[in-house]
Amino acid sequence: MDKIDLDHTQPLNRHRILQAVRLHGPLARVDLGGIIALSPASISSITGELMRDGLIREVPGNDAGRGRGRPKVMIELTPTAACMIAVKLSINRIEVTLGDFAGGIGPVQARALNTLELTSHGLIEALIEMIEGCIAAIPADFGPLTGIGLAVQGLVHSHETLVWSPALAVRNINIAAPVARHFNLPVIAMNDADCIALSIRHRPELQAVENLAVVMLGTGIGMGLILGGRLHSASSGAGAEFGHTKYQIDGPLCHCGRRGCIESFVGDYALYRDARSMLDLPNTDALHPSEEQMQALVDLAESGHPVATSLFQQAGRALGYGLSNLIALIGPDLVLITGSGVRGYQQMETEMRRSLDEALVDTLLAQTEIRSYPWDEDLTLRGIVLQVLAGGKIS
Amino acid sequence: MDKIDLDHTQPLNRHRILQAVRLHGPLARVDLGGIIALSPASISSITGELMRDGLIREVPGNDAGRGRGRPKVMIELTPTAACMIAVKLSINRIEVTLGDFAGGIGPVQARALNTLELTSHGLIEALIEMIEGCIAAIPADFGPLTGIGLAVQGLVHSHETLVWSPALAVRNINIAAPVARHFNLPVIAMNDADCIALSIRHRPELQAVENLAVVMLGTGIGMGLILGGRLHSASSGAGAEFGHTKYQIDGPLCHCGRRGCIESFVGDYALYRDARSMLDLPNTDALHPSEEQMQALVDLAESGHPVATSLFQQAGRALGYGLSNLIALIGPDLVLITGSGVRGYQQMETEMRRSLDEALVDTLLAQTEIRSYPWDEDLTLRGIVLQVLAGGKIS
DNA sequence: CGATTTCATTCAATTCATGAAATAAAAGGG
DNA sequence: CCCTTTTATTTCATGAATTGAATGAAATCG
Repeated sequence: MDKIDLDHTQPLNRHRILQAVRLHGPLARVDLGGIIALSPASISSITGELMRDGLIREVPGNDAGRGRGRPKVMIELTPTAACMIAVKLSINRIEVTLGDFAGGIGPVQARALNTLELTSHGLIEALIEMIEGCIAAIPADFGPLTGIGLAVQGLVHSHETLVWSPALAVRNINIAAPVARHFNLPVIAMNDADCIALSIRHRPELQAVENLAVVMLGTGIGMGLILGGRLHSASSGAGAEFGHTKYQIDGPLCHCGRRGCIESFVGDYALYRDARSMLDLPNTDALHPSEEQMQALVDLAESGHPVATSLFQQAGRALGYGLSNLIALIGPDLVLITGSGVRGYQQMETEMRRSLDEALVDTLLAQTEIRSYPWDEDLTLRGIVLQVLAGGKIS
Repeated sequence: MDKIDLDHTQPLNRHRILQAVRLHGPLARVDLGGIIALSPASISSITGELMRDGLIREVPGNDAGRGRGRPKVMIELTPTAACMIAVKLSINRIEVTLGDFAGGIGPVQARALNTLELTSHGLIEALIEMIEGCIAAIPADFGPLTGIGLAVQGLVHSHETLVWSPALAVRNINIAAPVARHFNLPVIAMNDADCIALSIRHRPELQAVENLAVVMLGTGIGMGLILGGRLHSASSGAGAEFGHTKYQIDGPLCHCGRRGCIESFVGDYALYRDARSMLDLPNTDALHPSEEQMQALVDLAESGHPVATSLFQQAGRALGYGLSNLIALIGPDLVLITGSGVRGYQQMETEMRRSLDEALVDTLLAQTEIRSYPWDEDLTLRGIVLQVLAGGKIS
């Protein structure tokens, strides 16, 4: 596997075929034709090239046996055809892993460090160091390294400038260019919530959803938006700051320095802060209650403790009102609630739906489905891998 | 002009060239090449066909004379190459006009009727009757009639079903299909606010704005969204109900039956209702204060009358908070405030901006420009014409 | 085993965009 | 007034990409 020609992945239909195979898993050529509206002849011709280049391969394990006629030959991406580095930067933590050509990821290497004390130079150095470690560990059977993706908390501009991040004290640093120069590879930076949204929308059953909002509950409240089938990143990289839409104009002070944000009612730190003031709970780092502390709070509510219950009800109301604004403005087909904070979703749901009924006319409400989405694994790294594979361009 | 071949307007680059000429006015072939990234040879070939088909023509009035070299030959669309009917349905009023191939419109014929009393059958009949009148009046030199566009107040689904409209008592009527059957023409229905947004974004100076929100103040508050350069219509047709996002959860009752909507602070009827309760104003049809009444209210505020002034200030605050949610969620590059209600914009602006400062962190706020946009003519009909020309598909 | 069905490939034909070269139409300079 | 320069447009041969039609391949069914 030496002469892989990844430069010619540009021609439109080659790329579309690769994306389709990546999305819809192992797939016969006929079905490919159906998906991207191309004649069998073209499919045959292009898959022929791709196979010669080693980018795709026929699946050994034939399954769709039943039925008459010549059996389908399933094709899939060769995971090792190429690889890329995926990096996740969050508060006090950098993670890095190897992404393969099929969109999968390898083992994650993590490093704890005090990100708030980093200079912009120090940040770049830390990133480069982690990436070099990951590159050194690339198994020998992998094809060329084609790019690097950076998933970061905060506002990203033009896929390269980190305008602002809660993880950093510095602002407006171009995190893509220096890394690109150092490795001589294309580098793309993206908001972490957008990565997660991309990753979720990648699931086959969600492919048809044109307008999707993924709301992430946790310490903060984030959102990723897929609009018209494409990731919506305002050209500024701002946007999707769902957590900072308003619930009560004169409400409590939020992280962001403003008042009454949804986040200051629904975020973990808000729930724990209020719980602590009313219950007898340990006074730890108020900004980042631990998973155990939060789970304990949920358990309390589930066991019927009135104070804990009412906290989640209040959060549910705030969330419902926030969603009502989202629905009135965008009218997504589907809203998925996920993030570590879904642990409390059942406790919030009733009040959330009551708020929605209260705030929205039926005609609007009926157009949008709202449900929770399990939070098993962190989808951020998977999302940035998909973005790099999609060719940097938002698609 | 008899053998116009409009069926072959589909091939991608033909269509792109026509759209580019429509957007950027009279234009030389060289410049066209620059705009849509096509070689001079291709431009020449395609414009040749289009000219032969009579869709475009060379501009007689040559202007760009100055400079060396062969002078540019400007081309423009032949307005009479084709035409379409544009219809606007609003409360108690139907308007209809002829749209030409260049995107212009002819004289508007209007008819007043009690729309709320119409059955779905009666509505269709009224529409067809108006359209027939318009068709009968098409000047002889026009090319074929290629389609019909319906701009309606309310929620439109799949470009054909009017899910709900404030103008009607009936719901869920397919207004496109029966009209299409009757005239044997493609018919497309669209929300009126979306039409206006499309129409505004059509201006040359706004072509580059990728994410644009157009907020329309008036009796009600509407919004049209251009996201990623394309009109955002939630697949449901809901969405962009900016007027019904929330300002005060327990605020006054809105038209829509819910409480605290922006519209119930900023809408004409809200301003006039509050003004009437505090000032000595005539008690007319509370739902639809007249233009004169509203202008009088603005004049009062401009002359410094404290009660009137404070009304607009309150409206400004509500508007500001509404916009802060919009910006946090979508992060548009530009927000334009327009509609008949801009007459009071100056009175609202200070408080509006104060609210924005109060509600949003600077980093977010700095990404979005907000300004007013003059409301000279009704752009709805122009918008639906553009949509029909764009081929029905949202682009 | 042959008929039928479904999947995949081959090949010639067609369409479409393009680079290079030619042509067109002006200004400027002697 | 003619020749050169400059810019715009067209012509033409070439090449790339997609496709319809025909063919081949691999299974099931009776």
